[in-house]
Amino acid sequence: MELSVYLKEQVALSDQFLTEIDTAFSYEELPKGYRLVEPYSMSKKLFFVEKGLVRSFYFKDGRDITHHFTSENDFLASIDSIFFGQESPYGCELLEPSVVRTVNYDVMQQFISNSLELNSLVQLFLLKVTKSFSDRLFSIQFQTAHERYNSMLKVYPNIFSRAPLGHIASYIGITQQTLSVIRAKK
Amino acid sequence: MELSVYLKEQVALSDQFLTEIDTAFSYEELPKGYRLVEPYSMSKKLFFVEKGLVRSFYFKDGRDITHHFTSENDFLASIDSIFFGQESPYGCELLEPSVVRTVNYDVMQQFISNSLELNSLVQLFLLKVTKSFSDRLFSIQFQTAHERYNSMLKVYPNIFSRAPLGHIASYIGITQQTLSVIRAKK
DNA sequence: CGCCGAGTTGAACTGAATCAAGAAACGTGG
DNA sequence: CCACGTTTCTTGATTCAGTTCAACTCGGCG
Repeated sequence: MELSVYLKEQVALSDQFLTEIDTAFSYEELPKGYRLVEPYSMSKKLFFVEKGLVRSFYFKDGRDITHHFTSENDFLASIDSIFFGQESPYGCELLEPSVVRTVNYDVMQQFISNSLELNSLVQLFLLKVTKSFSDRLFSIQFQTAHERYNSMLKVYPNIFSRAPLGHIASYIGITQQTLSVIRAKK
Repeated sequence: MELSVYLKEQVALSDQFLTEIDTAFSYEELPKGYRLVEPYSMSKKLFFVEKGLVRSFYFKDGRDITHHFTSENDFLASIDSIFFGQESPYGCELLEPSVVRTVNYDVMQQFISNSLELNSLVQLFLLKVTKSFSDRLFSIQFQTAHERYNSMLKVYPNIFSRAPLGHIASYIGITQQTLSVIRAKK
């Protein structure tokens, strides 16, 4: 979905303002494997995924761990960099050829700091992030690997055809071997 | 710390506006065990803990699980109720006699929707919540029970003299027995 | 005194990790 | 279109951290 269409759905903005925002974002069609953000770097960019699939990840004891999947019609940004002004361990890469809209958050901040509507959009974004963390915490704390696998299927029904098993396994907090076993017996 | 002092530290507001906000909050000294919010209810109240310790909790398979500890100088609210307008499984109770300031969020919303400064305060609150969830997810996913115990000691140095063992155990995602064993050997 | 909730300790059990090895799928160049 | 190397996926044996269940200790209080 196009950014402008998405914004129109989410928040009430004048057409003129909407266009202004829309043109502030660049438009790029990028190949599979492309790195939007390098791990352990500072990136104040705000991304909107119009098409495709993005994975954010980090390294823990040399292992590559999936932190989040971002698919169509969602924003993506480094909270550490933008809100806390510090380097972020999370990198972002495309798992599919994708269409990505990008803007520097400083530019966006100009718009936001003059608009209560955009402020509520930021709030909404943060609430979604919070909710997603909260759900995953619950999931890791109380669900078995098998239950988490089922939850994953519900939230991302076709993820298994879009991302390699190892990336999915680390996202739900298990090893690739365990995920393979779980998937087999069902 | 008093609410008004805290607010002054966090965000730039005129003295008049500050007073207006401050008087909107009630002031209550409440006894240990007092329930600020019942589990599985809807509460649009925003609390600020000036003194004492609050525990939010929920039930999972009949067990009482600690969701969060809120101590001095922090806000507390039901995200489910306020932002998603739905009943929340989380209840809140006082672990110590506490001083609590309370306001209905609808009233607060009046202030917020006219103030970009307060909007940024809401953002800050949500960011802190997000960060705390993110840290705990990492903790549960990668740290052993023993490491989580150590982290707990760092974040809440005196929690063991303020809250019963079982409440702390469920917060860090282990059983009371395991926590007891961990604490013994060190 | 004796009860009661909170904390401790120990034995048996278990879900998932680790280690290791092989099978399948994938893509790139000849 | 096939051959070869690389990545991805599967399967099995072993190990371990933490749970469960159950009994026991301790301090406070009616």
